[in-house]
Amino acid sequence: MAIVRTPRGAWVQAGLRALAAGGPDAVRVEPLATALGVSKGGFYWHFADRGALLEEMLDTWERTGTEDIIARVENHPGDARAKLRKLFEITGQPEGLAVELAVRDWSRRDGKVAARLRRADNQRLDFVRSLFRPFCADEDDVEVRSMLAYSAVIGSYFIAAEHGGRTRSQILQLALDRLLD
Amino acid sequence: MAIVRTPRGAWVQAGLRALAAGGPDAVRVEPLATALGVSKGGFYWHFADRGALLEEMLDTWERTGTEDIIARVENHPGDARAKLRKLFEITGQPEGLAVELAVRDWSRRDGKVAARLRRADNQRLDFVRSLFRPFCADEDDVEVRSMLAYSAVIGSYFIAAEHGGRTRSQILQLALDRLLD
DNA sequence: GCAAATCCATACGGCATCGTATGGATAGTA
DNA sequence: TACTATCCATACGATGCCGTATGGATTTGC
Repeated sequence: MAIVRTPRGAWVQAGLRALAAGGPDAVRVEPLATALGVSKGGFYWHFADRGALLEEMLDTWERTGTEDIIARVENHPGDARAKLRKLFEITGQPEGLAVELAVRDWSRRDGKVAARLRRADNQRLDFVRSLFRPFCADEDDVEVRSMLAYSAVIGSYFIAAEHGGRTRSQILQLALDRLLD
Repeated sequence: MAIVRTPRGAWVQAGLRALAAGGPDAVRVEPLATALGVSKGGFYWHFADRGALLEEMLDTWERTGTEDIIARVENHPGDARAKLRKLFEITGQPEGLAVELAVRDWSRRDGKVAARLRRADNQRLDFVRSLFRPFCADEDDVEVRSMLAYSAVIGSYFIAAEHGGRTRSQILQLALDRLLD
């Protein structure tokens, strides 16, 4: 077993960077190869075609953006409120969000991607609901707070307005305080 | 002055449809011409190049998505709360939102677009703030509610999860009720 | 009807990218 | 050393799109 020079994972990572930077249309084989310092020869050894890379990128996104984060938050000590603060802290980081939002935009024009996103969003919101439920009056309250919290994270990255002296994360913090009672 | 067969506006509208459906990379001259049932010959009579069309699409978006909506809501009878409900009603419609979100995604990879978006978001949030201010305790309260409301609109279209029997607009309605006190 | 304005069809050269084919390079294994 | 697995370079034809050039078609005003 020879060591790996440019393994599958390297193509996937480069693909996710391109996706974050320019959307799915920016994930093109030859530029990716150039970015990795090789020719596209090796790409077609690993992947059947460009579509196969996109599939694998989505697998990776689904794993690291949903399952891994849920696991991290569940292992965090403290009650539901503490876990929610932790979740906000993790998901407020802009790194993952660029990919996150590119996938959302992508899902609007690709049914397969939309199905994956639906699965991921349901899994995530279920988790958020489970954290809000212990201190909410009823299920409507749980649902509204969960959606507002989830939307705030998305919106905080997506909205370009300034806030008159306050930083974006300060606003997000105040919003979470409000949603936690 | 001869009548116009396929005027500038038709190209702009077709461009916005393509943008909504597939992002800026999907706005290509030849497919647009095919969609309009003509050849691209006329396109280059109206526009210097593809970039000129994109510029004009953004002009249109900025006008109809910000100034026109603000004007409509300000002409709506009633107090600030009534105007906010009207604003939610208008912006909750999915039509404009597809373009809206495509522009947001686009802005992440194009500085010119990002500058336009910043201007539009500031103008919009200023308006939302002015509607929340009459019944809020302080400026932090205004800011948090404005961001949560704006984020909820964005998020409600962007999040793919189901809500266990409730419809998306019901959740949005409950969220607005909560933010209006 | 004739001229001007407006719009369209067609053909062309150029570029970026796709996917394929084929042989070569490099590194572990025996 | 020889063998095998893994990866890369290069060249190729095909496709889709860009922008240009040029002449033709259609409508309106006179």
